[in-house]
Amino acid sequence: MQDDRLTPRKRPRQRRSRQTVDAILDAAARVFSQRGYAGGTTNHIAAAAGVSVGSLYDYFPNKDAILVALVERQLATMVDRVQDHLRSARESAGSLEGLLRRFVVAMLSVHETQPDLYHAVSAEAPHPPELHACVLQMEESLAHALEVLLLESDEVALADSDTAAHLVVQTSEALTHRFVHQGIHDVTRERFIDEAVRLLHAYLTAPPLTEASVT
Amino acid sequence: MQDDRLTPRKRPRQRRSRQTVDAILDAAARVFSQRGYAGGTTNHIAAAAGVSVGSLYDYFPNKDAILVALVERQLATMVDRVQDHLRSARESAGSLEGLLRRFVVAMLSVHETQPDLYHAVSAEAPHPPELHACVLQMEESLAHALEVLLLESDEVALADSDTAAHLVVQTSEALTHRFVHQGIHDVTRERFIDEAVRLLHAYLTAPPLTEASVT
Amino acid sequence: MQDDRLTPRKRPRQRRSRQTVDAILDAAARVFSQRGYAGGTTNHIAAAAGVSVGSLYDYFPNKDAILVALVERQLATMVDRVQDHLRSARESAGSLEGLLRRFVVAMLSVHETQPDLYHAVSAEAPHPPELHACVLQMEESLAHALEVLLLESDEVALADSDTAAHLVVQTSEALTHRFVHQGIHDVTRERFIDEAVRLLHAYLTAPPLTEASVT
Amino acid sequence: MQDDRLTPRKRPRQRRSRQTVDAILDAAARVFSQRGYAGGTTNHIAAAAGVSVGSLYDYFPNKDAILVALVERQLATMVDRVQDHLRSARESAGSLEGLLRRFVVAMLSVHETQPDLYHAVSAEAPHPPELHACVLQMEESLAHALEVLLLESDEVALADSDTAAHLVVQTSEALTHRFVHQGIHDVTRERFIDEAVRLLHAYLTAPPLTEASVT
DNA sequence: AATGAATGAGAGTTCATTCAT
DNA sequence: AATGAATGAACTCTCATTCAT
Repeated sequence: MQDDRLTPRKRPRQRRSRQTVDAILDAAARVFSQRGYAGGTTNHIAAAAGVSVGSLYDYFPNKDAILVALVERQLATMVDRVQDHLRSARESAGSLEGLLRRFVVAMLSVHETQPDLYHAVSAEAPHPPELHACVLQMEESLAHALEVLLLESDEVALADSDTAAHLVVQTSEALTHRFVHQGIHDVTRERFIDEAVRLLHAYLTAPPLTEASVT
Repeated sequence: MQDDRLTPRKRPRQRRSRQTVDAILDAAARVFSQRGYAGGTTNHIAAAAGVSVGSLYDYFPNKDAILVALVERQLATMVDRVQDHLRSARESAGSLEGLLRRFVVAMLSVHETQPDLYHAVSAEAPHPPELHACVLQMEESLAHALEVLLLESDEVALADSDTAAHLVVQTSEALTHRFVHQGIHDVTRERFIDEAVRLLHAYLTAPPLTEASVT
Repeated sequence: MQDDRLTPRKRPRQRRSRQTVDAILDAAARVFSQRGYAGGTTNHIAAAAGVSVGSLYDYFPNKDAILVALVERQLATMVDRVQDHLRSARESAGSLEGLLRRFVVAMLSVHETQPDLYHAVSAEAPHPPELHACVLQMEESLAHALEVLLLESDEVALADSDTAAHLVVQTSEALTHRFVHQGIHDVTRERFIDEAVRLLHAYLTAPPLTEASVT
Repeated sequence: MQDDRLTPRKRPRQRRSRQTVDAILDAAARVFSQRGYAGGTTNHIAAAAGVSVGSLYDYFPNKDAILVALVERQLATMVDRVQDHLRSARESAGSLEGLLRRFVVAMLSVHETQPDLYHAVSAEAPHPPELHACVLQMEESLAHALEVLLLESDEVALADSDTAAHLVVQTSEALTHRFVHQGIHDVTRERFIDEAVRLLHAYLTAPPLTEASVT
């Protein structure tokens, strides 16, 4: 029971079920975007998905589970898209700056895809551990993909490429999210990209600190 | 009436009232920390504050208004504390690195003060425009205070110190928040500070980009 | 949305739903009769109807809407019953006095059916425009039905049968309502009917006024 | 306790108190007119009267008691004014029709004085027995005053002048109230007066019924 | 005599969830 | 497998009333 609280109920192996689950998640994305998480009721979602509430509860044990599944799907897509960008960047064997630019643009476009949904989720929804796990995993994936590329670049000389990759992911994630949802100062999109790239590039090519760490 | 939806009701001018308002906000901070925003009911808050629900509603027109007031107070405190740190940094006339270190540490300690409250607010609560405005103002204040110091430093040579200051605030805010609430990879606190400082320092001392911006 | 504030939610087309709606209205009639409008809570009504509050709110958007629907139903019934009386009076082709007597008796018995409900509604309940509209329509219906009969009677010679019919409806409505709920002086039911009939009969057969109208 | 529920607390014999009570009743009249009975809170009334809630409760045991006192005062005024009209009618020794016209006009103007207050009270307020008693007494007074005049008129020949006077009061009360608040059909004020007078005059001069009373 | 901050029971209403069909 | 009517716990908020000052 405790375990089932946030994982889908039926393993939708049959095609029909898969479609239903997808329809529900699509509907949930629409509904949460428009009404927010709290305002989007399970009845709204079911109606938008063209199924009955009962069916919805056949596939998901509760409202939060829908959110988790939705975020999982969303993040997986996000990772895929960003990794695609990175892969093509690798093939074109460009400079570090070019790589970072592609990365930032990819993150930006991902956030621009469904800004309201991102907002509803990040601003309003409950954040059960499952959600955090998803996010962590997403970041892990991105960080790993990025690290591989960084290690190949001869511009980068880092003691701890692992941590650096994570910080890059964190920072670009936070900055792009913020830029899409509220803007930053009076910065334009182009300017924002330039600054973000400059920031990441500087970090990755900077020498170690000179002063001792004192907390 | 529409306007009053999120602003306090009685202007608490007398000492007694001030205390009551503070008691309510303190209680709200505790309750939201422990139960989250949705789970923290107005009756919980009133009880925790040692007043009746009725009194609570004498001072705040609704639950959201409590949140807004709470965040306002919290952010104002935050700005004060960070600015204190910056001021002392300025007086000790240290290096840019030292300045940034103080800044990061200040941000970190601020987030560490009431981590659950921050989480409850950022993760669960509704984000009415008033709240965004508070956050923007907080960032504006910090960015401005920071910019002044940056302009005094001869290590920094920036075309647009304004935007740079904002990015620094954004980034440190996002990274420290994240670090406090979920950690980053397996990075220790000391290590995190070093990396954050290095990132900010590199950004502020880096040369302009070499490649043209192409979106 | 604004419009729906007082109209039923689900159109109860299926038999099951119809029954539920009727059960709720019956319960509301009972509850309002016993406890008054303010004292009759939606939970009372739901319990008395044998449904949950939730179901009640499936069919009615709020408490007032229940009242409006209840009054609508009640008045429709009232009109039907009085018109039935009038129809049979017409068929028996009696005198004007006989007609009026039937009319008064019909009005009286209608008010006697659920006196407390009438009291609760007229004394305590909010009177939204919808309610007034119902009452006006009821009176219009009765006035029209009555006018037809009056025009057939050769005892009546009125310049303005329309206005006369309305006054007759108003007067009989007011007098019977009052008689049922508080009595008039120490008049018996029989006596009351006689006097009311005499009053209406005199009015309908009286000559025009002799004096000029001076306000 | 039971007894005190609706009667004023302090017997306000001193001038100061009298003034306060009057101020409260005046305020209550204004507040109920504008906000209705339910919407007019005791705090509103106290504020409008320029006293504190506490003082208000020094003079009245509860909200209903304010209403009762208000209605008492209003009805007493009403009776006075109508009786004044009747007295002057008597002195001018006019016809029955003239008398009735004065009576109807008096009733009309009384209702026109504070229509919203009348509406708030009759449509929204709880009607405790005390209120009914007030109304009954008012009607009794009017009926008695009227009866005296009717007995003096040689146009009237009634078996039971007492009952007739009551019916006249009832009818004119009901019709004028209704006319002021919702209008009747599309009848003008002048026309309404004429018809009401004609109705009352016809009733008072009509012969007894010809048919036996059969219920 | 007067104040007005404080009280708290209780109202209307919502919506995640169930289960008879 | 699917339905959707029904559930009811739990929420926010009001306002008549009290009582320490």
